[in-house]
Formats: sequence, structure tokens, C-alpha cells
Amino acid sequence: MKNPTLHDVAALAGVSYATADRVVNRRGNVAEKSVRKVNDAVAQLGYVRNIAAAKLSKNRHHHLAFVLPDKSHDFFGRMHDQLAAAALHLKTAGVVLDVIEFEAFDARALEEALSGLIGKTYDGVAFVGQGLDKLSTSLTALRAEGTKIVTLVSDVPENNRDHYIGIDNVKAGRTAGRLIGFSHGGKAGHVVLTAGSLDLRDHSDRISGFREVIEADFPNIGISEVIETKDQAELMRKTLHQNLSDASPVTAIYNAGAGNEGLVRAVRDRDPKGAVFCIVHELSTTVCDALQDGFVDVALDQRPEIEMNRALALLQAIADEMPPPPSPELIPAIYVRDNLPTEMN
Amino acid sequence: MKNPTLHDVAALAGVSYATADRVVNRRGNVAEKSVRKVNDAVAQLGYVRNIAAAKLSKNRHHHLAFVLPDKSHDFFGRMHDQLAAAALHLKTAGVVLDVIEFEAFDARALEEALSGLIGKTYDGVAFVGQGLDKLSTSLTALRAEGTKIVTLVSDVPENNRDHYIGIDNVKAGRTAGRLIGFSHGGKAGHVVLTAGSLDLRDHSDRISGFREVIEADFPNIGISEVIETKDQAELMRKTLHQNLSDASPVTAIYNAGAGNEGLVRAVRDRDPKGAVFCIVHELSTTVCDALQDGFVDVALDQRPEIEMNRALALLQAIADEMPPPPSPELIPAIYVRDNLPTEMN
DNA sequence: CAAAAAATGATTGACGTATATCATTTTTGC
DNA sequence: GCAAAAATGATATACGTCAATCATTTTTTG
Repeated sequence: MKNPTLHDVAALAGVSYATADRVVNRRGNVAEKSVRKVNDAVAQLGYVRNIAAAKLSKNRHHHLAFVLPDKSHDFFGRMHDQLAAAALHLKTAGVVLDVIEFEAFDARALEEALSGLIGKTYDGVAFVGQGLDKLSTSLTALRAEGTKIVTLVSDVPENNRDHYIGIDNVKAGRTAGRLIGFSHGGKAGHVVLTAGSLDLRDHSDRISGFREVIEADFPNIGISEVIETKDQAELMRKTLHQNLSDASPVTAIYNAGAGNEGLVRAVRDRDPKGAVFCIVHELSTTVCDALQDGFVDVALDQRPEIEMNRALALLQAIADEMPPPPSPELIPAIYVRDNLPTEMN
Repeated sequence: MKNPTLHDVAALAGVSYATADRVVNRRGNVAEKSVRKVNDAVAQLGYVRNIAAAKLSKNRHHHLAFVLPDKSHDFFGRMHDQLAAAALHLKTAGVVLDVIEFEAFDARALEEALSGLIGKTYDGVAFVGQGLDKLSTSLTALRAEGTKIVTLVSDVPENNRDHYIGIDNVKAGRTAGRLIGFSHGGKAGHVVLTAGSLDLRDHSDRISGFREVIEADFPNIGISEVIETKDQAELMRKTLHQNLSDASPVTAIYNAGAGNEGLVRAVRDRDPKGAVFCIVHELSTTVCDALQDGFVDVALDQRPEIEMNRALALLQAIADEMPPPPSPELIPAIYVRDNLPTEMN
């Protein structure tokens, strides 16, 4: 009925508690015969250590750090908010969480923030990679200390981290392509493609996924060259303003990057009836409003709240030396006017 | 640095540990003055009890029961599977989970299963309501024992349960309507509507949401009367076979219920080029294949795996007398051919 | 003011694990 | 077969909370 304890295991194995402990905690200096006996007993009883007791005994406040861009963007703000919302639960779970901000899109700032964590013996670190390299040295040093590394939103090379939590951006781009294809109902069209920068892995992944689908399945839809906007709203607005001239053949816009305020303003000016089908990424209040007003038709959203929850749960599990919790694949939410979250209105 | 203990609280409040304990655990027989002092100290120190220690002390294996329909449908199978996947984590968390199966869609079977739980002092019970009434008596009895009730997928009246975990089906229907609207690219069309039964709350919610959107925003798209298929594949196939005659004006199908095998077969027969735009609910292997073959265009999926995780986390939190964990609103995933989960292929 | 009732203090033993110490036994090497 | 090395046993303390007991103090009541 009740779960077996390590005492039970020791008894069944015919060894002392001390030996059983030596085996399960890999302290060494145990004869192989004893190891076998203990492991057999563990298997037979289905023993799993009681984490509550272990935590209590070690009195080990897990130390986690989240290295996030500052709140300059709505998207990052949502990350910070979710961590704040989880504060109480973290506290009761014995997790001490440090949130370190760095200036968004500043590769050096991120690198400095990460290298500043070396030697602080964190159990786990999660950070938004923004597709940057040059982090290898810091990450290697951190991992050498036993710190687990999780990348968020944008990945780094696999051998530099333990897990990646984020969406598959090629899939996201393909999905956008499919939806734009649908929206043409078989008719021909022309899509304007924008992105912050093709140097950003997530943006370029989306673009190439998008291209794949349109080229394969919607041959009578044309695609513009990618317009890089540095994720700046005003640049976005100006560029689109030009592209959406009166005689424009544009039937759809896909923005794989940020700067949606600019996009919305341009569309509002040039396409007041919302005839152009617009797909953007990430649900900000601007985008929410635009969806309701019909200027934007679809928003693909990463749901950073869920990503934060996942990252927290994962790092805690790893720190407890547990396998990661079973969690279905993350896919971006697809918002239209009708399924917007109620809390944002 | 380290979290304060109840001893710290008692010391600061100038009372004994016993009194502090009496206050925080509401054991009564405490002077109001002491209550105030202790609460002040709690607030001042930011004391929250160490759940690990509490669990250990009480050695309280949370007892949860999940009452689920048998695996007759793929959808319910996914629920069972997710619970199985969480088994290890539940065990280490000290949760004993009983899964009780009942025959799907059998109101009496569900009622019997629930009333069978009375007197077993479960901490929490989650069940798939399937929009049935008549459960009020059992639920009231269970709750009188202190058992927390969570409904899954389909709700019961609010005053009979503590939480509902599931999607907003009106929103889901509206979303389906919007996507079908998009797919017509401004052209006229005619939609065939199917559902298991309009007596099922979730189905009728979807249908009415769908109607709202089409009628308001796509006036040149016609809607058929709802065809009720009792969620039976063969009935679905036959009915659709008739509706999709050669001269048919049908441009889209929305199935708000189950029985998608029949739908796919009918479409494959009558619409081999996939010209009719099909939206269905729930991602089964059948639907997955149909998406890839182009017979189905969009699948709205509740992601029962996530719902199970939520239900487990929520019931554990409640049992620990914690506020529910912060979790963003559940919305159905929108699958097209391009964002299918990799594990299902 | 005395007796009864209420409140408080002091203390204890679980709960299961981690970790340490020290004595004792068994195995190994020569 | 003896000393050194390796393995094992026995035992203790700590972690923070829960729950209980019992003695003592304070407050209330008539």
C-alpha cells in the first residue's frame, strides 16, 4: 500500500541501511555483489526515493537563474510576468529564482550576463539565446560546474545546452504559408514577406518554412524578396506604405519578425477594409486590437507563459535528478479574432 | 537568505512554537491577540510553510481519482496514455492515482462510477462530464467529504465542481467558422455541418459559435441544417456521401463531433482532389493521415495531454491547500498539414 | 475570591532521506 | 596466515512540519 522506503530495500536485500544508501547514492566502496542485491531489491519493490524527504534532508534550495532580455518588447514582458506569477509556488517548492535582465538584442550584454553566473553554482540556468553564437565558452564553463542549461525561444548548438524549450520555427513558417494559401481560395496573389533580420535563426527558419509551402502547394501565389526591418516599427511602416500603393497587387503580408505596430499602422492607412490577409507573430495588445479590427487576420503566438512554466518544471526536475516531466510538443498558438484570451480582451 | 521556519515566526511573534502552530493550522483555542501577533510575524517574514516537510510529516499520499471513458475513442486513449506517462512523477510526488474507466457516453455508468467513490475519502476527483446532468447528488456527497472536483473536457453546473479544465467550445466553433470563412477568399459557398448530437453541450456550443461567425461576417456562405451522426463513423460516411453528390454546391464541411473515419472515407470517395475545405475536431491517426493527404484541411485539437497535466497539477495544489498554479488559458491547437506533432508523424 | 475554563508553553516522536563517524567484518596480496 | 585494504554494519543527527501530551499560566465567571 504505502511506498517502500530505503529501509525496506535494505531489509529485502539483506544488507544494512548504510550499504543500501551507498548503492543508491553512488558513494562507491561497495562490493559488486551488494550492488546487485540492492538494485534487485529496488526493482522488486519499485522503490523510488521520496523527493520530499530528500529535499528536506538536504535542505537544498534549488538555485535557478533566468537570463532574459529587458521588457523592451511586449513579448519579453510576458516572460517576466509569468515568472512573477509563479513566485509563490517556487518559494514553497524551495526554489530560489534569480532573474537577470540584459539589453535586448545585445549579444555582448548576454554574454556578460552569462559569464557573470560562473562560480555561483546555480543548479540551472535558462536564457533567451536570440540565436547568438560566442556563448560557447561561458556555457561550457557553467556546465562544467554542474549547472544545467536550458535555452528558450531560440536555440544554441546542441552540445552547449541540455534542453531547448521553444517552437519549431520552420513549422511555424510553414503553417503561416498554409494559412495564407488557404486564404486565397485558389486565386492568384502576391505576398510581402518581412522579417527583423535573416541573420536571426528563428526569423530565417520561418521564412524558409513559409517559402517551402507556398512554392510547393500554391504556385500561383508570388512572394516578394524578404524585407528586413531590424524589428523597428517605423521602418516597417514606411516600407509597407510604399509596397501597398494603390495599384499594388499585394494580397497578403507575412511578418516573421517583430515591429507589428508599424505594420498595423501601414495597413490601416493603405488597406482600411482589411482586404490584405495579414499574418504576424506574437500576441501583443497592438496585435490583439488589430485582430479585432480586422487589420491583422492571424497571429502565431509562442505563448511564452507556457514556455516559462515548462522551463521551471524542467529545471526543477533535472535538479532533483528526475527525468523530465512528460510534456507534449510546443506548437505556436494560432489566434484569430475569435479565440483571443479573455484576460487580454 | 534561507526561508524562515515556523520557529522563526514563533520567536518573532514572542509566542511558543505550539501557539504559532495552532494559529497557522487553525487548531483553535488561541487568543485573538496571539493570532494577530503570529499573523503579523508571518507577513513580516514572508513565511510560507515548507511543503516538503509538511508532506513528509503527514506522510499523506494524496489520493486522486480520474474517472475516464474507456479507450473506445482515440481521444480518451490519449488521456489514459498521458496519465500513464506521468506515473513516475506522481509516485515521487506521493500521489496515488486511481483511474476508473466507464463505458463512453453511458450516463448511468458515469453516475455509478462517481457514486462508487463516495466514502473513499479521495482528495480530488477529475472526470469527463460529457455534458451530462444527474450527477449532482453524487458530486454534492463527494464534496461534502472534502473531495475536490474537477471536470474535464465538458463542464457541469458551476456549483457542483471546483474547477473546469477544458476549452471554450463556443470559441472553438467561432474559430472554425473564421477559418472556413478565410478559406473561401471572398467567394460564396455552402457548408455542411455535422455533430454527434446537439444534446451534447460541447457539440452544440461549437455549432452555435460557428453560426455566429458565418452569419455575421460571411453572409454569402450558406449553412446546412446540422446533421446528427451519433458520433458513428458509418452513419457519418453515408450521410456525407449523399450530400457530396456530383452536382453538390458544398464547399466546406465542419464536423463538430467525432466519427471522422467516416468523414474521411466519404471525402476520399467524393472529393478526391480535396476541393472541399474540411475542419474537424481532435487529432487521431486517421485525421493525421487525412491532413497529410489533403482530405482534411484543419483539425482543432483539445490536447488532452495538456489537460491531464493541468488537472494533475491543479488537484495536487488544491490538496496541498495552495492556490492553483498560474496557467494560461487553454485554447484548442489548430493543426494543419505543416505543424503536426513529430511523435505522431 | 475561588473555581472553572481558556490559553499557552514546553516537549516529544514521527515522516524518509542525506551524511557522517566509528567499529567491525571480510577480502585481498604477499 | 598475517597485515593491509576494502567492505559493511550500527548508529546518530539534521531537515521542518504535524500532531499529540501534559503541565502551567492567564482569564473568565459566579
